[in-house]
Amino acid sequence: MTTRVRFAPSPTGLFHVGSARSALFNWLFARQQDGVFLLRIEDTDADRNREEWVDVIINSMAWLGLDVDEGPFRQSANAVQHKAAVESLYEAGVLYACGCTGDDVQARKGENKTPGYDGHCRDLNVPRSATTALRFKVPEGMTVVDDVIRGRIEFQNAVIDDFVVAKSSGAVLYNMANVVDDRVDRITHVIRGEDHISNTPKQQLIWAALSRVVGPDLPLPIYAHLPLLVDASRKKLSKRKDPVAVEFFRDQGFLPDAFVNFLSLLGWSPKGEEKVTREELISQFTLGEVNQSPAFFDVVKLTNLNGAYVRELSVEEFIAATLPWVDPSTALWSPADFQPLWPAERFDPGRYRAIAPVVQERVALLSEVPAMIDFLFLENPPIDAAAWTKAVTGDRDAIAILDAAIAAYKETEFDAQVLHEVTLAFTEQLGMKLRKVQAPIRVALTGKSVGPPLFESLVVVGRDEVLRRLSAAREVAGTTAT
RNA sequence: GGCCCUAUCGUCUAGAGGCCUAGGACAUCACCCUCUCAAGGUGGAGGCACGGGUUCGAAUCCCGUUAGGGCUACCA
Repeated sequence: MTTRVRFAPSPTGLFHVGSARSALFNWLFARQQDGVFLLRIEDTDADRNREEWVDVIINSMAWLGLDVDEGPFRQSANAVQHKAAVESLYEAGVLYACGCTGDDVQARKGENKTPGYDGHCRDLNVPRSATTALRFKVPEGMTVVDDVIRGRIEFQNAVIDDFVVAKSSGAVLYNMANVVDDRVDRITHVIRGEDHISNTPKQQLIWAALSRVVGPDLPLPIYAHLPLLVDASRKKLSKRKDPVAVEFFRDQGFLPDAFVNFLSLLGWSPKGEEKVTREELISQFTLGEVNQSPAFFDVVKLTNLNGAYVRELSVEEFIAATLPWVDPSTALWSPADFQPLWPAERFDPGRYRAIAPVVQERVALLSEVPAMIDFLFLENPPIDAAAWTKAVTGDRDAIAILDAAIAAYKETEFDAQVLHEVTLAFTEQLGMKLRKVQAPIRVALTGKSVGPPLFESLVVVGRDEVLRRLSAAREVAGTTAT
């Protein structure tokens, strides 16, 4: 039998990393089993769903490279089948009408909160009306969930209340709609978050009832409940409190492959190195090996992994990937809230191409690139006060160094290797160390104390501009020197 | 409150009774390399929540305690 799995998010907010992880594990399993990965948008709650969130889900999955074999389907499009299933179950006596309001239930329960609903209308034969909901008549006995990840979980049916399956408005609720769809879609494995464990016995009960009274008699899907992703306070990742939208990570300059690799490490681990390709992920992934304890989403580790992926890119790939940050006018998309550091017309692809290889080795996030190379595209890069103070004002040799540099760079060939040697030569004449000498030159050139290697930077900026900046700095240093 | 899940370095994890004086990765510290910054290299510190069993032997199995967490809607 073909493995068929589904990812079934509800479009009620940003697509967050917990959802992404569920989607990924489903996708990995499908790919590995040579099965079918299906996307179903669970949009039955009209009050909370928004169309724009559907787009976010689809875009985020595309970014992650989780290609869908079937769908995206809309759960709402199956409303007719949901209602038909409900009617059949009602006629078979599996469901009953209940006119209790939430307040009624609360009032009767008082301090005793177990179970949620007390079964008040269960045997009252309440006639159906516009104010009655339909509840599932939970049978006696025990329901066993066989979870691939957690083993056998037993639920006494007595603690499962007669849950509502269809609202008084007629709208069919999650547990019912979800099961009907899983049956229609012939889902074989349900892989989802741990927060659904308590829904599972209810869904198994519905499934069994449907198999019995409506047919066909389908085997229960195999369940696998993934450990939750938690925040620093060990609580379930929240869309409201935590910066967890997948789009946010894309906008920070994370690479999808790195992101996917990192996600795969949360609750699971490959045999050897943690850094693994998608292909290895697919072949190595084993659902039963997923562990059971919640995992904290550590952005620092993600960042480190991302750096490794960035460094592995070819220069061409790196340039293409950074276009949204360096040359927004030619990029296919733009990060949210992105503020360009230089006017678009001053960007020079040739210069960027020349500096890219040494920049690539120095960033962990693509968004770090602009600040590292702004001196190439700004006429007068801003001078960092602290850097100036330390390297120029605070160094009484700075003027001599700048003078020597200007004199040397006037004559020499502008080649990184040659500049290195020339600089080394006057450094020795001065009786200094290169480490010391590069500082004022760097600040004069870039305005910063850190950045790409100096000699490569000099070459890209070019002799005339280098001399102009060095002279300007020399002049300011001379007038402010004490 | 009830039901359910979980418990190895700060974090993510390896570990399925002896291979564990518990391994790796990130973070951290030191040193090396070095034109800054990164990257890289070497080394260090750092953990089986606790208590009982079972066993010749337990991080691994069982029970309990404790601590976290999830669910407890006419949401999904």
